[in-house]
Amino acid sequence: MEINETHPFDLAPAEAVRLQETLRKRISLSGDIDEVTLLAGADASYAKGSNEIHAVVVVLRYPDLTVVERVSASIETSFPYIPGLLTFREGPALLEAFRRLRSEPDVIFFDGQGIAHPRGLGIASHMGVLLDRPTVGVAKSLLVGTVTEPGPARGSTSPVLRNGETIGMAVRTKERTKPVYVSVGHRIDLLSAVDLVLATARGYRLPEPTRQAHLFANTVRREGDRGERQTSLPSG
DNA sequence: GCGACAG
DNA sequence: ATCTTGTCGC
Repeated sequence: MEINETHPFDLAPAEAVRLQETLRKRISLSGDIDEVTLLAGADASYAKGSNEIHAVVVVLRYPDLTVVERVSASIETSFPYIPGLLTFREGPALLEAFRRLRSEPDVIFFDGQGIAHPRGLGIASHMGVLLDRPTVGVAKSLLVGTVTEPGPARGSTSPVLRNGETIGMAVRTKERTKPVYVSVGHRIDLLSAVDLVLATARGYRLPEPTRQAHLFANTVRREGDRGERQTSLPSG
């Protein structure tokens, strides 16, 4: 798909922080997604001692969740993992994967935070602005904010608070399983994001787009890019 | 200064 | 995130 804009990623941490504070102002916390037909999950994987990031994007048709396209991109990185600056490590590889994508997903799920971030610009929000697409952050743990344990039933939610403001939602996607933390990335509202996550979490803790991206990213890291393309095309 | 800290 | 085998529970 078309990347709306980009910027240098090889910045010093202090400069990266300044860039986040600027980009943050362009996030939209609402959106009108009249019909979701294609959902995408994006994720990255890498070997312990290596600086090569393997990023992937997997597109699924909604609501059947059939995988219709998978792309990957492996890129060398020098930026280390620093809490709050994850985008500067995984961003370049993810953007290259998106450039190779033919589909135009209606909503994209990312592994990590949306606005539930120290400067309100987690990887889902950052990528959302650069792609100019609706994005959602689906994290397995919290970076900032506080939350009370949601109820035990699947579908239970509990707001993630920060300074009295709701910045995300803890969502129980599966019974007897730790919740995931959903936050708005860009151009979507929190309730719609939570609904989509619950609608696509089928039998596992992680929603299918994210889960499929995880699986494919690991395959690419272990077996390399096999030049895989779409397995089918979206039909009416 | 100390502890916390997405992936 | 990754390194790693088996193991306990649903």
